Amino acid sequence: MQFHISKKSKISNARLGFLETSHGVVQTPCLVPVATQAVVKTLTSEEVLQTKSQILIANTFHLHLKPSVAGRKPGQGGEKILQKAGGIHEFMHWKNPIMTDSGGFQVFSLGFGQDLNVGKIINAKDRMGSDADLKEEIKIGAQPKKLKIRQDGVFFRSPIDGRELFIGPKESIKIQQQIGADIIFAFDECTAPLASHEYTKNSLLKTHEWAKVCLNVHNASAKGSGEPKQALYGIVQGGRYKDLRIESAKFIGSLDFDGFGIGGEFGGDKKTMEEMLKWVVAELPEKKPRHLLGIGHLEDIEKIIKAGVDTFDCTVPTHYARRGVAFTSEGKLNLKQTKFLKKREPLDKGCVCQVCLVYKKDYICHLLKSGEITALRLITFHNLYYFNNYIEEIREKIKRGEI
RNA sequence: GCGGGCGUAGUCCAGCCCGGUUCAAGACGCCUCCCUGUCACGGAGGAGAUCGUGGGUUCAAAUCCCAUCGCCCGCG
Repeated sequence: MQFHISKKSKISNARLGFLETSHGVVQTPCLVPVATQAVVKTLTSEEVLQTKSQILIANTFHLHLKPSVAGRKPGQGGEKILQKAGGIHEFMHWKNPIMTDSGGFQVFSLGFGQDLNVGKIINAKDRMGSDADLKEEIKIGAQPKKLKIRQDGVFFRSPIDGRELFIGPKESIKIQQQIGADIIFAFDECTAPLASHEYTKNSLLKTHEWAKVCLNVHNASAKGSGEPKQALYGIVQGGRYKDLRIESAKFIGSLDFDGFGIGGEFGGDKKTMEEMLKWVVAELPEKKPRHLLGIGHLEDIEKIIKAGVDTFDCTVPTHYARRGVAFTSEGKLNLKQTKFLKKREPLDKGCVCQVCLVYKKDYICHLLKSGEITALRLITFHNLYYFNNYIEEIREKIKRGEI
């Protein structure tokens, strides 16, 4: 993979570039729609292509568990099936670039995230907690209920059948090699927003050790094979602690990765996120691509691009779609609201996506209220197009020197 | 005509047999909000019935009694 920067903004850290992979070129900055289980939920790969999506991100942990064959032996996870199918591109019939997340987020989402019932971002109020004891800080040495985080990796419990499975840096990279995405990520621990400074620092050291192991495994196996080399991104952690963010960015940035992911939380409010992104980006090598993991509400996008982010994945457009929420120039619309039954107009007046050209709010509202899955498909399609189009306009603005 | 059953929020229905600190529960629907490296059919709140109608017993009735209206099932 090669990354080229075609223009750098003079008024922000934004930059225009393109990622060249063996499956095509990605114009950056861009959104990476989430295809956890080798599918953008509700859409076919052909439809996803029509939403102006350029690159997708699938998930190592989920694809390791599924596809699964009953009675399989340890080490024969879903990646084997993908490999036999000719890799994930063939498997899901998406001929364009793909990333895989390492499973590091599942250390959080299936661990403290589940225990404390929090997402990776919480606002100041929730951090304080209405129930003081519910929102306690995670102290050093604490372990999530369902998994064991060790020096060399993590013992998970399969959310599907409860069986124990171990994934560490070595395992994650091997699985990702078999899945065969163009860009893969180092295995990390995404820390919870409630993690204390001490816990986060300790976790960081582990994530840094894992980063080195990932690089070694990656480099060792790349030598022999004639296949196009995958790009490997390291991941910066450090939670909402500025000193740890800088320490992590310096360390991960010094390693020979092809690009860098920025993970975890950045403090509850959007301004803090912007600030911290600047600190991290300042420490990362200028010429390598930066991927912000799991961020991308519409209102965040311009900010993170201005902070110097090249790519970012986010479930928001697709996840909200499945809750009946469409993103439009009027803001978020909850299409389940009965008032939309009276609106004979497209989701967004200015949108020229295939959904908006044909379907109207009243019909989509009816489908939602009737529990018809086509509603979720239509909104997913529109949201992805709307986001991708929005970001395309930002690229144009960068080109014109407006951002 | 006789015998039996039922009548509680928009809908379905719990409570009635052992009447009062549950004058009303739940589900669906409705309304509002929440979802940021994803879990379509999820989470958190909220509005909404004075218990068919009239009368009686009682300190107190959705809960007991009488009448009446409506619906349903048997038998004629």
